[in-house]
Amino acid sequence: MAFHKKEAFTQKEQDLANFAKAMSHPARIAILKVLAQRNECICGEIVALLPLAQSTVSQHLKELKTAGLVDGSVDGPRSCYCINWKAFEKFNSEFNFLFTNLKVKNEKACC
Amino acid sequence: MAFHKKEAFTQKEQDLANFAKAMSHPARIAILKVLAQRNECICGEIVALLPLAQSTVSQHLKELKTAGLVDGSVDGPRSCYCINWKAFEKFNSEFNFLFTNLKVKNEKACC
DNA sequence: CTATCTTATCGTATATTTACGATATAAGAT
DNA sequence: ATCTTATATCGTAAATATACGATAAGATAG
Repeated sequence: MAFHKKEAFTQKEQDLANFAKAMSHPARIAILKVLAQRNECICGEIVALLPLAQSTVSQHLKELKTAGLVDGSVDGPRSCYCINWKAFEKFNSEFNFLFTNLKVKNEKACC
Repeated sequence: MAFHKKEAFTQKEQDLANFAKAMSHPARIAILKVLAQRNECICGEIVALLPLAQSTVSQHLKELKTAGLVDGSVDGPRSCYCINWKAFEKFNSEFNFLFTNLKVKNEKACC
């Protein structure tokens, strides 16, 4: 009954899993969409657009920030968030590397 | 104190989130890697390769199957799993659509 | 300084995930 | 028919995630 056995896997596997986990909730997908579409990455607007309480949105933003997918900066009394495209690109390419390459090898060598 | 508010989001957002959730654990990433690398998608071998109990691996495989990322077929006393490349490709392209396109628009129009 | 507005954090309830051992199931071997 | 062998499922404990209201913290306005 030991839990959280994630350390037993490689760092890359953990990194990819963390990336996926950050995107594993529709609210966070929606937040990323908003951030990507707007020129100004305002925080309060996200709350207004989502069917969630302000504290919940704040929590989701924190998770995205912790995962490195989003950067945040303070602008007076409000907070400004934006997508960290560099990190996103890195994850996306690792993701593609992991599968697209392997796919070519043996797409149909299966049961 | 209502939970599980995921239905409040679009179907696409939920689909992408489910896809991400399926990949949000390093064990499942590792399983997918094994499935992608081997010509034969044997089940017992996965158990031997992972630092997890057989029942736990079986549970992870079930989640991957439920998410549609993996297909399973019975082969006598053993089970055979393989990656559902079609589903995977679909998710990957939706994923790329969501971000790569938007990225071009406003990569640096941020705080 | 006080009021207000914006966001973050705390506390908390419930749901879900993760993990294991034990057991069931189903096929092949003896 | 019985014994392995392989896998799935059940039961269960602990960790983590989700959500909200309440409250704190920090900045600007008056």
